[in-house]
Amino acid sequence: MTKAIGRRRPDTYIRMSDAGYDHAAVERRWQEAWDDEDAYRTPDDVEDPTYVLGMYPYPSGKLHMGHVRNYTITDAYARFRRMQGDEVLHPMGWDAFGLPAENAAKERDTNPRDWTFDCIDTMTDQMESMGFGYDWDREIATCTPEYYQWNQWLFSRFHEEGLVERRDAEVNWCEDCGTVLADEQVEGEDELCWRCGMPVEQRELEQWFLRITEYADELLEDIDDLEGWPNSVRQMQRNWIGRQFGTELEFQVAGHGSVEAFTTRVDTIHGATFFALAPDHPISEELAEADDDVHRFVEHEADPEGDEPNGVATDLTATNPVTGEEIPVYVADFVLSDVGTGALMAVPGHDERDHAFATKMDEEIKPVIAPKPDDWDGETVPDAPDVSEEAFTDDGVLVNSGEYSGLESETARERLTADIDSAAESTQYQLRDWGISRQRYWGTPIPVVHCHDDCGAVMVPEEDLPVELPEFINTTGNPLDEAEEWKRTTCPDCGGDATRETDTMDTFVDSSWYFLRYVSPDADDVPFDLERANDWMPVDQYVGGIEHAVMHLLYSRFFTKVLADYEGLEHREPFENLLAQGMVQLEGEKMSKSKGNTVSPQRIVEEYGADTARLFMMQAAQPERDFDWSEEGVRSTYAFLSRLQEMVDGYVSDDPEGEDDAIASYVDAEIDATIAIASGEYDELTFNRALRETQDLTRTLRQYADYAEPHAETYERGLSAVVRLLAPVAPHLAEELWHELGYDGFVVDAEWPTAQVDRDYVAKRRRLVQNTREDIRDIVEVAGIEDPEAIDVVVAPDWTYDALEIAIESDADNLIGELMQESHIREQGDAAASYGQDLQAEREALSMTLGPDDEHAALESAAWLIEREFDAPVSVVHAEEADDSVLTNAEPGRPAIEIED
RNA sequence: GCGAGGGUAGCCAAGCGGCCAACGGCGGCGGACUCAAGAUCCGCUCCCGUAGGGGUUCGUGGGUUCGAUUCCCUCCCCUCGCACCA
Repeated sequence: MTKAIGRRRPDTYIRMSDAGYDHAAVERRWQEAWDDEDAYRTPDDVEDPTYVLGMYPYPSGKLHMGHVRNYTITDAYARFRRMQGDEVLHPMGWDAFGLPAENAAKERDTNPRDWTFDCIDTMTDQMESMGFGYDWDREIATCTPEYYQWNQWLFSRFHEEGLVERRDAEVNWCEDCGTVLADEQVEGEDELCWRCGMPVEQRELEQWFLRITEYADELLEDIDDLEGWPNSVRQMQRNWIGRQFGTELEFQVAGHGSVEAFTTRVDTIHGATFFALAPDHPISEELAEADDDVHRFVEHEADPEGDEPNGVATDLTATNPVTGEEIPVYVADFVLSDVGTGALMAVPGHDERDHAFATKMDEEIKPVIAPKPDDWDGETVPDAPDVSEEAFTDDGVLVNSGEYSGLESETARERLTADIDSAAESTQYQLRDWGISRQRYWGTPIPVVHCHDDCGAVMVPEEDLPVELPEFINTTGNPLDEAEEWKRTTCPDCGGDATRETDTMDTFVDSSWYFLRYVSPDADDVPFDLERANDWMPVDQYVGGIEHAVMHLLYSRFFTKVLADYEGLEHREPFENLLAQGMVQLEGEKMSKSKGNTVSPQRIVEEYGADTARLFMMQAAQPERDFDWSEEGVRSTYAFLSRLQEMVDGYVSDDPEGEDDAIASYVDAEIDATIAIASGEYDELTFNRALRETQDLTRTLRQYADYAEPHAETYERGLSAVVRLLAPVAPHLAEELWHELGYDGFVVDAEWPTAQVDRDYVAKRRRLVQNTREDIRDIVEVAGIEDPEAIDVVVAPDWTYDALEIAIESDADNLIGELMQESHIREQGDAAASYGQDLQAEREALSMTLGPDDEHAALESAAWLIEREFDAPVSVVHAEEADDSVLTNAEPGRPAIEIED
């Protein structure tokens, strides 16, 4: 099969098979051909295409293996759906705003725009060299005014609907650089600026917020319906939103009026023995001015990060609204100002953290909830538990709680919330409003001007959009602050002097709706064509990294819901099915530049070709699992493709003239089997299994051609099936071979092969053949047969199949009696009785096999495999042609075997 | 601590009530081809067995079932996410 390509040199050999096929030429040829024909264009008038999308990349300048995996998955799936006859939308674009471009521009003394577009150019080339079939006419780059004007427009619309707010927020501030830093740019425990190394401080700045909390309930509740999403992601979003039902109520603090506290356990209120305030609670700050101890604690000792609960006593007392008791007030660092109300009633008997603090401060620990007794009558007040060593935190029955004693926790909560004047049911969320202000240049300018008179912050009117970025200025702080001319403007309301807002938007704004822009990327009067979006959305299959489980995916869901409420979008969820793809690792470790253990896709493409890289990745593991990159695996994948090429070459150059015999029918059945299985696996995105089947079929075809002169039609059917089954993953070589096999048009447009058989039938047939072969091997081995002369395979008699069927369907106690009612079974005498006993013994475990004729046919067509292996003639016979003595071992699914030596 | 997902033969890894001594790959062993090597192909790879048999296995210990790798509970370990969350 192999052809010598190399010349023999004096003292080296060229490894023949390693020469492989000319992947570079093949890939270039088909990339050009696709390009010439606009093969991946999705016209605007298609109806409800299958929308397949990979998370668009940040244009860092180089495609890495993670990208390659991500986009190979979407590309393979898109191609598969297309070959199945779907219209497909498979676009690509660039998450082109962001800090790295700004930093790169500063370092290289260029500007972010040029740098970004350079990166986009190289990455586009790399994507094309991977053979990804994108509709490049729909390409978007978020850093163009054509795109970001719609961020601004959406911001205004959100504002009109009351979903934008401007308020103070704490940010990381580096005085030296004069800028705000993202959390990840603050380094180490000392909180130093990543750039200048100076300490970072917290500063209150006016920031713009999108009120995502307005949608908290819907975002949470709709997670239940996202059945096409991985559980892990759904759970992470639930946690992130963090909804809690509880009670808000007031404690009177002497001299400070009423203080609001939130609790989920108002049933424990009789056990509240102290009250605690966050160090940055307004009362704490007030106290700190007068009380040295509090001052010292708030400024120096409080350590919210530490494990140990610390606090300081105050002179104040709070009044328990139920008992009227005066309890001491502490300022404590385990109370967080952004959780609940920043103030809490502490119940050490029933909360672990309160317990620890009470023990430390020697405060009273009082049991007010007892575990519900197993035999509880619903009235009697149980004995109070001992909570001196450990808090009892479960729900139970109230004790030591006056008139509420004897109630269950749940009931008590409802009653107390109703009875206490200042109390009301309250729902708390962990989700905060989304602060989108970034003190950066390379982002969407927030379309607001600040009036020098009294108009305040005023939206830039729609007709004045976009607010375009001015030229980049290389400076330490925010370049927009230095863009004096750009900043100077007039107030849209009063016409007076005004200054532009210099904050830009978080780039997650860009990515929260980009999937809608692909629908109509050139629309210049709307962000997206509504009618088409309603038809084309949602994204049918979204693929990307797990790192976006919360932020990007939550923000996109939020935007989609807002657009549904105010812009007529008829979908409330953007992504129907989500696949979080696994990592590409090297020796069990994540590839990373800093560790220096990366594998360059470009090198792999040069050495082995894009098809090899893609095929290796897709067959190595299920898409959601991590897997190890292996050069060994890549080489063997490449060898596989080379061999396939040789097989097709061989077939085309000399037409085989074999018979349509039993072997051909075996091969034919295997072709059907492979198609049936691989199609199902492609549908489930388990490419690894689909490809394993496809490679198995390729091997079967080779074995066939090695063993016999193949029947041309069968062999060709096999090759053309393999080529098409491989086409989604190895598109270039598939085009090449498709063409070589004599088909017109692209394989991307070819019809997916079809098979008549179902998977269950296939599985039964394969199992029969495999079991039979194994049995023969066992016998030969155990009996020590050196050199078999002849092998007989005898299918069980027809009546055994009938008996099996009766046994499966029967629910009679006495199966043998039931069997014997059939005269043709009864006639078998002892044999029937004996088989009947076997059936009776395994009654519950029986399952239907193929029928006797199907079994015969399956074995006959597989006989060549046995002949080839044992080098002995094999005859497959029906029971009636065999001697009775041979038949004793024959059962449905298990033929009798007779070996002559 | 809470939540999610896992723990399967030397390694990686499928299976998720009977077809399971358990798919597939790697590694190892033997064979075919070759002058040879590589590549390719065919077997074997828990233990015992001279006709397809038997025994012990799927983190641990229990349970449900005629029957469990598969279902339920306990505990141990791993990975990920959240977390002094009131």
